[in-house]
Amino acid sequence: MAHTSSRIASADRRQQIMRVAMALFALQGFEGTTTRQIAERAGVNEAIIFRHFPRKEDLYWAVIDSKCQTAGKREKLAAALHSSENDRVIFASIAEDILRRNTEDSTLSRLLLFTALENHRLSHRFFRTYVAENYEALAAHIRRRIQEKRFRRVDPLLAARGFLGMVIYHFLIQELFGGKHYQKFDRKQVSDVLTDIWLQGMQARAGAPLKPDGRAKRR
Amino acid sequence: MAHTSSRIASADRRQQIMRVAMALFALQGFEGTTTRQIAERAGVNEAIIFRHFPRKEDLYWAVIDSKCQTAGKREKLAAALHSSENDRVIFASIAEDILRRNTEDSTLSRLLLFTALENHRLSHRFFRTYVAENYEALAAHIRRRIQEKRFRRVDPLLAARGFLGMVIYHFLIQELFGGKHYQKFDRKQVSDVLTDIWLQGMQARAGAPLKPDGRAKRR
DNA sequence: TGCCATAGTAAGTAATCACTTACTTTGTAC
DNA sequence: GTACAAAGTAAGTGATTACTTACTATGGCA
Repeated sequence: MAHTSSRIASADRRQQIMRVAMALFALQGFEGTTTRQIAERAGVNEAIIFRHFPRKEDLYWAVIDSKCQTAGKREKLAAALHSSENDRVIFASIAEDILRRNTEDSTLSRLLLFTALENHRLSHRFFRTYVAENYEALAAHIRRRIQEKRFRRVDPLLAARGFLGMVIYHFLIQELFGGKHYQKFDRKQVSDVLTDIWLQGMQARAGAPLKPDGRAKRR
Repeated sequence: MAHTSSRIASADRRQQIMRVAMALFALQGFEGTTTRQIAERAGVNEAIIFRHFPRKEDLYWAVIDSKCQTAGKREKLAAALHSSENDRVIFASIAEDILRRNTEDSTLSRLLLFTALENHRLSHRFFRTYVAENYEALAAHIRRRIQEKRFRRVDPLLAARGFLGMVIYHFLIQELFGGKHYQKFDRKQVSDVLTDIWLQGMQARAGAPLKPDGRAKRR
């Protein structure tokens, strides 16, 4: 039905359209989603969408922008990193948090991936907000541990990427590629095991041989 | 120009269309690619496409199928695993191989991701061919090392996923999310560092505490 | 209560989509 | 050389797309 909606304030309608659009874009991508579909699911006439957003693409970027601005996430990670717990607890909780948040709602991940694949020009900002910032905070923590000579001397950014890679790749395989249809994993066990591997791998040990410098070149 | 092509054998034309379609699907996804675009770039009339593939979707699955059948990859990994080199060399070369092959031609990765995102129903087969088989071979090697008591007792599949996750996530960030625009990495250094971390993390050590069993539940 | 800015709608538009039909050209076997 | 199966083309089809236009309904304020 096209008129299940009553007259509501402009800002509210705008937000509602964005919510609906976000869900659809995340599920089907930009090209795969039609404005009619968005209108139907929002319960408004298609023309209303174009009153708020002149072109379909404007709606898309508005959705991306709003996702970029809802921070919330980085602070949680930063808080975990500055707690007094030991590294095992800290890293395992970060891993578990990533897994939990993404399995509960994969909208953000899907939107991020679709944007990266479909649109080459503006996905960078999205990437910087959601990926770069996140693992720069992690890299700072790792850098501190290296200075304390508790971690080995490796590029902190690469090490952070390695940790997040183990966790996020697992989520991708399970949730996006359908890995969960073949094998189920306990979230806590996954977090613990991956953290154990990475943490022991990062540990500075007397006998551990390592090339003089494992850092990457910056430009 | 619509008639730059001369008359060629049916099978050859079919293959040519598939090559062109593959490149476009990988770049723009299924929804983002039009049959007209494919025809133009193949230099043939649009109707020819439908002579070979009744529906656009048939062409898509033909492309996916052909990618699935060009094996080549798994054997290379298996060969590396059965060489007489030590683990450091083996794993680093696997990592480097993954990074090299994907940065040189990201078609397969993009196709894989697009399929996983756009199409829920048949990406599983694609996934099994290109992801599952690959890391099951790796898991078998890890399982052997665990039996030799050289690796810690963790779920081999999860450990394999951890290793591939570190490497593949790095590629995703660099190549798909535009990470390379901010920072360049040396491929060999990346492979060595990530391998070092993972390998030391997997090493069975006398003093290393570990929960009695880190395995996941199967169903 | 009546005004009026604006939220909302019906019914379009041209363009583009996947796909078809009716027809022409071409290599090859005899 | 000609017959003919198959490769190729031009010009469509109706459906769907993003987007517009001309109009009506409604809530808040004087």
